Amino acid sequence: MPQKPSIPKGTRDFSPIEVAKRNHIISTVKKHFEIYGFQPIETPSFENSDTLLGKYGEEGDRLIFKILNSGDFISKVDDVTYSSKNSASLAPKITEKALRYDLTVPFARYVVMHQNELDFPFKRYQIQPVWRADRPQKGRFREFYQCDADVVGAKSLLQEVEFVQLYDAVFSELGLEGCTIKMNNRKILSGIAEVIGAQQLLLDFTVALDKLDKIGEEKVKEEMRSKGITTSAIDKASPLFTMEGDHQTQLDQLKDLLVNSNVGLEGVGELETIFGVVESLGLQSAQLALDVTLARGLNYYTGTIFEVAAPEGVQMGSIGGGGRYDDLTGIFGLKDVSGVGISFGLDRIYLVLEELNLFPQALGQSLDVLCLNFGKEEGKAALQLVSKLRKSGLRADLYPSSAKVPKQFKYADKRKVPYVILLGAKELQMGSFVVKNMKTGEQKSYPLDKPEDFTATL
RNA sequence: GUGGUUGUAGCUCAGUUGGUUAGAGCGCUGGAUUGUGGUUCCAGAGGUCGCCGGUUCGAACCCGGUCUUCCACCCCA
Repeated sequence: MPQKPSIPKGTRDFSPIEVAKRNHIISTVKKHFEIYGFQPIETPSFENSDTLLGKYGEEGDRLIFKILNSGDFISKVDDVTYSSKNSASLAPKITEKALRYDLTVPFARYVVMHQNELDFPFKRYQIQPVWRADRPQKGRFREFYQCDADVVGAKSLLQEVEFVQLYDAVFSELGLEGCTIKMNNRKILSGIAEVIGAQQLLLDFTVALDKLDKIGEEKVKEEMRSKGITTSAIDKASPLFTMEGDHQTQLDQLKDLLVNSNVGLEGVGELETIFGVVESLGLQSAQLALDVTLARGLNYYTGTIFEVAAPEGVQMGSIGGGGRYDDLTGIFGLKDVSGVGISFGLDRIYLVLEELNLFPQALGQSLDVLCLNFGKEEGKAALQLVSKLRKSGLRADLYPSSAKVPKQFKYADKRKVPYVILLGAKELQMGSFVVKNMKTGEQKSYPLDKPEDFTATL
């Protein structure tokens, strides 16, 4: 009985047009990564489990795909562990490898392993798939691509400025205008937690705060209370809930709020610097905004936090994010290496461009010329002509068999070929070929030995 | 991981309180058209009704399980 074919949950096949569209995004991102001086690296799709586990928090560990050991792995497990039927204690004994969950942690591992060969500051980019055992939703897959650019070994805030410009450059070129690059600083969040006396609950505090625009002030306060944050602490933090105005107005408010927190004021100062420089340089199409409720990826970010929101009116989570982490390589034994990086969410950008109809029309066009096939002799001459066209750089093809002409034309139509060449007995005898413009229907004849007369018209 | 939702032709979807042979549009193949595509006309092919089991004289329809889709949480690109 034939097996019904299927692919795993949360994975996708990409057809030619989809690959063309994805490549359009990837090549744009890549181009700007390189213009900004980043170098590409690649790392294995799977890492040793202990490289990944514990780096993304409890929730993250659950979402890491683990790879079963090879060989007779189960007989090597001791009886006590085996009979306990406890996944948490059994898993480490039967899975030593895991699929990478993001590109940042493997990059940190890479930097530590190759520290002696790298020239710091090291700017790398990496475009590879990552895997998460998540439950799929719109724009959320179990296999998806991340496009990351990070700098390690440079503390200057000018790096942050460059990343803002990089985001702006990429989204502008993709035609995705009106993106909002939201920025915050982890030090501000720490400072607030300090000022309101909730340092111990920083994580709970920020996770709740992050939901403000989604669930509203009351629900956020409710969640904070349920996590054990006192009502008076929440009251002290209340200016955050209603913070409005341009970034300078907000920064001034934050200065008042954080007057007794050195770390908090440091964060405010950093943002002030970054906003100032970005403003003096200007942006093409994106907007830069301060968002004190932004708290993503708290597990390793220590300074700036970035997140990019799609233009207003598009129903989509963030299409990019990033931030600064002062001690990412520390877990692998390399201290005092500051890093900052950003990520583009390829799959989500794709969905947004699709929704806004921003993919260039030409992407669906995979051939420039199709030469029809009129028979054995004509076919040979046609292939000769096609070879010449290919050498001149055109995407040219010969219909492989001398099928009926309407059928060949239909094929050309479906492939969206702009020019069809007719080279039949008549033309062969006259030493010429006919080019039909499929859009206008116009036909023109050229000498067979001078195909450049045709290519010159393109 | 929790709660819900979806699945019928290649695609988008109809399908009556459970009743004989499951339909449409688009697409596909052939023909009108043996050197001209897109428009039109004619004909045709294509279905284990996601899968497994149960209830029933009888299931696309009811029930259970499972897989898948999408959604809300959790979290996140």
